[in-house]
Amino acid sequence: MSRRPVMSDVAARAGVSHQTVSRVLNGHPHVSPTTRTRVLAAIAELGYRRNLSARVLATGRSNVVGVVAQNTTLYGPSSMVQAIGEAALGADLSLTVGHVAGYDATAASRRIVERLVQQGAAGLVFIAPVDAAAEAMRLVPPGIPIVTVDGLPEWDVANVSVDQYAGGRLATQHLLKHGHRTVWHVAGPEQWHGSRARESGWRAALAEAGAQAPPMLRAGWSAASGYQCGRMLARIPDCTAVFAANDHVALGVMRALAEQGRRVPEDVSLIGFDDVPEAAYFHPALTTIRQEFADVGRQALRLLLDQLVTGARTATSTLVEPAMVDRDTVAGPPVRGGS
Amino acid sequence: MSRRPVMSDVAARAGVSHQTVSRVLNGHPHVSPTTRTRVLAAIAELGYRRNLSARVLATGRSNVVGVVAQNTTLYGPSSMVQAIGEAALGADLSLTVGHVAGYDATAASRRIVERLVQQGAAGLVFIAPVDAAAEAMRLVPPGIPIVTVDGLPEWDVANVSVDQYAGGRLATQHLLKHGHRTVWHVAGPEQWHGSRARESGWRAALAEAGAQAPPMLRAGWSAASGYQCGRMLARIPDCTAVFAANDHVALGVMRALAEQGRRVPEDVSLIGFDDVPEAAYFHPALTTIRQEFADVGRQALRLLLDQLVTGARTATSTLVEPAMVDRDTVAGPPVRGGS
DNA sequence: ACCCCGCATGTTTGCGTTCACATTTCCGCT
DNA sequence: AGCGGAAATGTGAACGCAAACATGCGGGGT
Repeated sequence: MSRRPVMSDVAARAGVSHQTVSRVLNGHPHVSPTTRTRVLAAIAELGYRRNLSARVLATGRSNVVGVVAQNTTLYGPSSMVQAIGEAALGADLSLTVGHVAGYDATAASRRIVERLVQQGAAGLVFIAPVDAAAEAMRLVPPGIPIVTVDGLPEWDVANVSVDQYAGGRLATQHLLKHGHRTVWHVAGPEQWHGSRARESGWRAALAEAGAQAPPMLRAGWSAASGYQCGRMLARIPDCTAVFAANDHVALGVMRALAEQGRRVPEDVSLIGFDDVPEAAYFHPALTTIRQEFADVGRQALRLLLDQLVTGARTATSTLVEPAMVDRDTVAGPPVRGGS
Repeated sequence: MSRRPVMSDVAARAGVSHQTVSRVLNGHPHVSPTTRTRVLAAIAELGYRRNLSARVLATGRSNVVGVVAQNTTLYGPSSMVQAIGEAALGADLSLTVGHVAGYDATAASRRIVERLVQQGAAGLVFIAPVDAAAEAMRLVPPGIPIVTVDGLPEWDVANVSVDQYAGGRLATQHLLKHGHRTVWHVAGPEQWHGSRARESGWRAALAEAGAQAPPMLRAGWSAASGYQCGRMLARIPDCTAVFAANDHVALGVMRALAEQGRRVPEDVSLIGFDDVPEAAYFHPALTTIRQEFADVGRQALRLLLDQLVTGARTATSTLVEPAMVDRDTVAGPPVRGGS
């Protein structure tokens, strides 16, 4: 027999009914120890594994949670997925992750959601840092709980985000505190909520301090785009403090600055965002705003779990506070007067 | 009616039998255009989605491929998963990714494999850069095709890897070619096949050139561990050329060297591995060995697809060639003589 | 005019599991 | 000894779908 063994095969081998096998598998009470061991032995001998599809079909529920992730090559998303995964393992849920390929986000996320729903996912986590995610979310039938990460409040679903507005504010204030007249900002992609929030935080801190906001530069998340912006900034003598969209952008900026002979932090102070593991080893070590991605992942799963037990969608939200990590790229402004 | 609609609901609404609905859904021939549109309309009105579990149960096959990934916060693994995901989308397969949490790899990967098998995955891709993966692989029933990425030849399954031996050799030769007497190596974790292969490549190139192999330093994959090793190297005047396990390690080494006043590349030449996107923006821009991770992902899926159609496991393997990316961290050895 | 074939559709069955219910077994008590 | 009841086990149906088979219908060839 080459066919995969099924429950009745195990039952026959153990000399019991298939239902008893099911009971053993599901840890039901009222199974005598001797039968249990006999069944377990039969399972082991046959190499039996239960067919999850049949189980889901019969019970109508599954303990699979789906994760829809945007761009998992980025440090943030991938850390969060990892954290969600670990948390899920602890809660005896299993995770299936749908990776949205970069090139056609909308179509891809539709397909992935479609798939996850068809597979009978008990709940869905959307890593939803861009607007496109909202549309995919609408495809989810109302019965299925949803949690977004980095979603927008107006979406009216449970959400957990890092308070990136606070982060932007923190970064800007830190620079201001060192005596800079104002702070320049190299922003991330405008479709991302995170970069918009960081930008608002920057503007708010500037306004609070009565500082004029210089024109904003737009980068992506990459060092390459940061480099481009950095070349602009390097030509502007007034620019003594820069808040970069993230650490990699900051790296690009630093590089461009160095090429033009502008030293960090003596001539220009610089602050990043994320605190990627290697940021401490940039040259000089990057001052940055740390996001606790793992925390976010855990919270997201907790929120989902809450909904799973109550059975209804809720819209409670959680904010995770970022923290400043002070290293070597921030100093006071250069003293004017030399030629 | 709050219950999710099923096929017969659609059938009733469209005034046909459930089987006709099934035929429309599966694109079977012999359905008249008018019925087709009627069925499609009913599906849309009801918001019907088919139950994948039932489908899998009925057909006995699924077009889900499982991916078991080790540590997806690393750049390499996450790029490969991403590439596999894109390729799968193109082949009308859907992907479910099991993320093995770092802390207990063996137990976690067991559970994940178990899960994937129970879910009826048609095939499995193991991102298997460490030995622990082999054990999890053994849990997979023989009927299910397997492809490993960065696996070992002796595992006797289909595999695709970057030729990291060649990469290590390339890196070392490049340094030697610039006139360095020998090349030091800061290796990656010894459990990883990749770091062992890079090490062998390094030794081979040294041996071919008749150069003595200096003692090897052991790091992890992180900048932090590279930094530790770099502090050692910085004290060794003889050390003029370093081949680092990967780009982040190289970054750490660079940092340590700089702190001790040893310039790259004037005093010490340095070469990394991977070519992470930001490597070009390190200071100075890092010379490195590029791995085409996306290629690896695509090849892996192709190998799996081959097995899926033939229905039998094969053990064909593929190597993808790394390439050197020459930037600014390699130069000739410093001229001796000055005090 | 007949037959046959192919298209369009319906009917039945089974996939492997769990659930609700039915049945048997066993033990302790009077 | 006999009875009650809980513990242990078995039986049948249902989950939603697709495959195999069955049916009805119309049209072209002879």
